[in-house]
Amino acid sequence: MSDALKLIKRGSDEILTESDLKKKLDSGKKLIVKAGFDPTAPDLHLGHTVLLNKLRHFQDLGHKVIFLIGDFTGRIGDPSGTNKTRPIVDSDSLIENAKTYKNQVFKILKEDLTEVRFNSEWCDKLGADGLIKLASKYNVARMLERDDFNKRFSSNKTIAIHEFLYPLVQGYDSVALEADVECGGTDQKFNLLVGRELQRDYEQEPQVVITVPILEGLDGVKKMSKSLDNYIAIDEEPDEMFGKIMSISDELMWRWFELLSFMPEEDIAKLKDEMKKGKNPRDIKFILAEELVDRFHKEGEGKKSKEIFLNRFQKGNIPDEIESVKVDIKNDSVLLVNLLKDINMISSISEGNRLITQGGIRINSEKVEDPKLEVSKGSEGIYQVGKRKFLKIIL
RNA sequence: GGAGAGGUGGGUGAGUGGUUAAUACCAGCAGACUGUAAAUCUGCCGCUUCGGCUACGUAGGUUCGAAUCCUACCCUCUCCA
Repeated sequence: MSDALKLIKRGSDEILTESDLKKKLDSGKKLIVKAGFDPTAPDLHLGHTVLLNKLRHFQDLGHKVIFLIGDFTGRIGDPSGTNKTRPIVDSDSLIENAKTYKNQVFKILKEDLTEVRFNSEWCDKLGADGLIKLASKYNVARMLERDDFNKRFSSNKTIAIHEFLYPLVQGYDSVALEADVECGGTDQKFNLLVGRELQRDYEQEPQVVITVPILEGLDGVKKMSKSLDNYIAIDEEPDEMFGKIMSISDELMWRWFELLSFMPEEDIAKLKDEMKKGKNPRDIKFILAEELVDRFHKEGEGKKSKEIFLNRFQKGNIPDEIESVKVDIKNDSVLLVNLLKDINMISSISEGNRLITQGGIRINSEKVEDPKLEVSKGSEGIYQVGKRKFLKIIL
């Protein structure tokens, strides 16, 4: 097997078809590799990076990546949400989102080998005529082969007609771009394959479809996504990122190693072995957390975060650097809970009272016992809510 | 067009006139413990000036009292045409 093929295969779920890929890689042509992204969620997270890493592999081989923002597709609606109409993204925020994407995505992709495009560019021109023509190229029976449509159909759940357009348009994107390869999550397999069919119809060489596994989120069960709030954004603060990685279960850790780490597979196997022999899984998780923090921040940030983590959670110390705010109050003193609510350290007074009875609020490391405690003007102190929220408040 | 089922707290989902701010599970939060913000255990989990106030699709009504009964409307689903 060629090194190129080996690189592409690592971490991929399926390659359709491998022989096509081999042919394309061997052709010596600079390939066009396409991947689609949602226009509404500019916050890239670790889950996206599984795919981005794959794209990067192609770039390392000298191929061109098209980072396609599906602004048109976003407009037709989301096949996976049954009755939530997707907010229409106006062109202003679209440009904003694209900018955010760019800032984040080049932490992984090479700028000179990446082109950012919007599919409205060619879809808008399609018009009703074009859409009808496009729609005629596929049929309902084949659409229903798609797993989630199939499930919804057989359990009598709604499938709106326009949802059928989604895969078609996505496939048409491949035609418009003359894509050689399209990468996506395993849940995209069907859509990606439609691209192949359509390209054939338009007398193009069908793209190779590469699917990558879907990364489970912090809960370890559901896929990582912003809406489930089980994600780690790639531009998250180093400490925050480190901590969140440490919070995943020991079991999930291996999955993340597999999908996110660049460590050679043999080394990962070795770590597994060490854990079996009694090594503390925490220390292995440290390795993962350090690698990832380093990747998305500066080299060395991982190590720093680790020290902060150890200091704070193992020794129970207060962090070295704490943000401070100055709060003006009208009277000579305020009720603690009111103060905390005003600066959004807690979301309601009830929550504050609850936290106090549970011993979750501290001032200067001293547990607050009295829910009616007042703090007076001119004082300053380090306020702590739970284990993670710290703020220096000057009154 | 006709017949029927249903809409409950972040999610799933009980409850069919009165200790029901509403069972249970999940998520979330806090505490304990630890080997980590793993696991496990315990507690909490609408808001509040602690008098109350607002909540079970929406708007009315019946009643001493309703998520529970009635009326209208909106929405979802099923079957028939």
